[in-house]
Amino acid sequence: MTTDGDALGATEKEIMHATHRALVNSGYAELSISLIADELDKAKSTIYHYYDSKDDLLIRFLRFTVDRFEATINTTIGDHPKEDLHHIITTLLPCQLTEEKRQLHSVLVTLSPQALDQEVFREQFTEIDIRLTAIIEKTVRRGIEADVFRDVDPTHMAEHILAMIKGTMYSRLTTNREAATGAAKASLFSYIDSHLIS
Amino acid sequence: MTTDGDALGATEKEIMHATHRALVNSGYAELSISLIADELDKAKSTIYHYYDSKDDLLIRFLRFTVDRFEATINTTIGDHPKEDLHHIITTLLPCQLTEEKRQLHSVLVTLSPQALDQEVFREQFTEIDIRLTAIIEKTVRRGIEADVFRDVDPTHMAEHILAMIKGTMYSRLTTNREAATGAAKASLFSYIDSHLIS
DNA sequence: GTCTATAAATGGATAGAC
DNA sequence: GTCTATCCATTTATAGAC
Repeated sequence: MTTDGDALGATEKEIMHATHRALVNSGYAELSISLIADELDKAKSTIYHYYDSKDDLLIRFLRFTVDRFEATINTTIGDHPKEDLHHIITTLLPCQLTEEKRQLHSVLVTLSPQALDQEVFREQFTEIDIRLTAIIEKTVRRGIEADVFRDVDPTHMAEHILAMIKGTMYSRLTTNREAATGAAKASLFSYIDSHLIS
Repeated sequence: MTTDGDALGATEKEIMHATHRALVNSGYAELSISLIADELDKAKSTIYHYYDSKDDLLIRFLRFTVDRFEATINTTIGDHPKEDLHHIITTLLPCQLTEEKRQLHSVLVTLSPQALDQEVFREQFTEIDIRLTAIIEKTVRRGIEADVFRDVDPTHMAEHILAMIKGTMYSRLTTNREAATGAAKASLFSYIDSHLIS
């Protein structure tokens, strides 16, 4: 699940959590090794004992965060396609965003601009989308086989649902249009329902 | 259109363009006054003659960028609702993204994390969404009045279309899933078509 | 309005003791 | 594995000449 054999040691885990806090509290531009060390309550040089450089740390931190994000969605996969889709959507777009989820999603938004030109980051954001579409597509496909959904293109439908979820998550975090999230969700649910067999 | 009476002088405009280049070339974390001054080919202190601080400059730069972004979409508003929606979508999600548009969209992605906790930024991103939904909603409403679209909820449909566009724009810039953009667009077009009167 | 020079702080990163 | 101390580059911002 975690891509390779990087089971984190206790201190490494603490550094990751300290980085998370520093990033949430101060943003990407302000993020410094000193700031992380403050959150960690250890000396700066300790961090360099575990990571070659700030860049190295950040790449590993994205890995850490992506894994945590993916862990929040791996729960699904039942055999009621309609309910399964609803479950995926409400997991990513809950009515009340817990502080924990808000922070996790915020960190991804904060790191995402790095994916614009750094392939190491880009790959990990690509991975998230691949996993999410795979789950959605499988669910749709299962629904079609079970004669619950009409015979639509599962890939197109999955991309449609994912794009809407991402667009809504993003807007929710970066704008003041609270009502928009509700409207988008309602429309997404009715989109899914309209593909159910009458 | 530009919110208030801030007609930019020649040098201010040059500073904005230099900031754009510096941001595109080096990203938000690396962005410094020195870097902007290099792109500008003037001394650092010249920038402080026009802007109180780096923060001040960045807020004004977002204003500058949002205005440019909004200028790319204000062209629309015909009286063929279906074609108008297609036009909006292909403007924001062209098959071939020109380098100019890619940079403009990238700058918005780069600045968006600032909207997570800074209200000054958040307001401007909110404004973009309000403008876009207004245009889409008006088009849908016109289509319903002209008996081209079924009697759907224009607000919900507008939020749906906007969320998909944003999600797709975002993914396109931050992942390597080229095919996904095409699939999402195709699905969005067929979503619109399905709301046309048979 | 643009420049040079500089202040004061902080950045990433390393050396070496313990 | 963690610390203190330190190097050097770079940062934001200002002062003052032209």
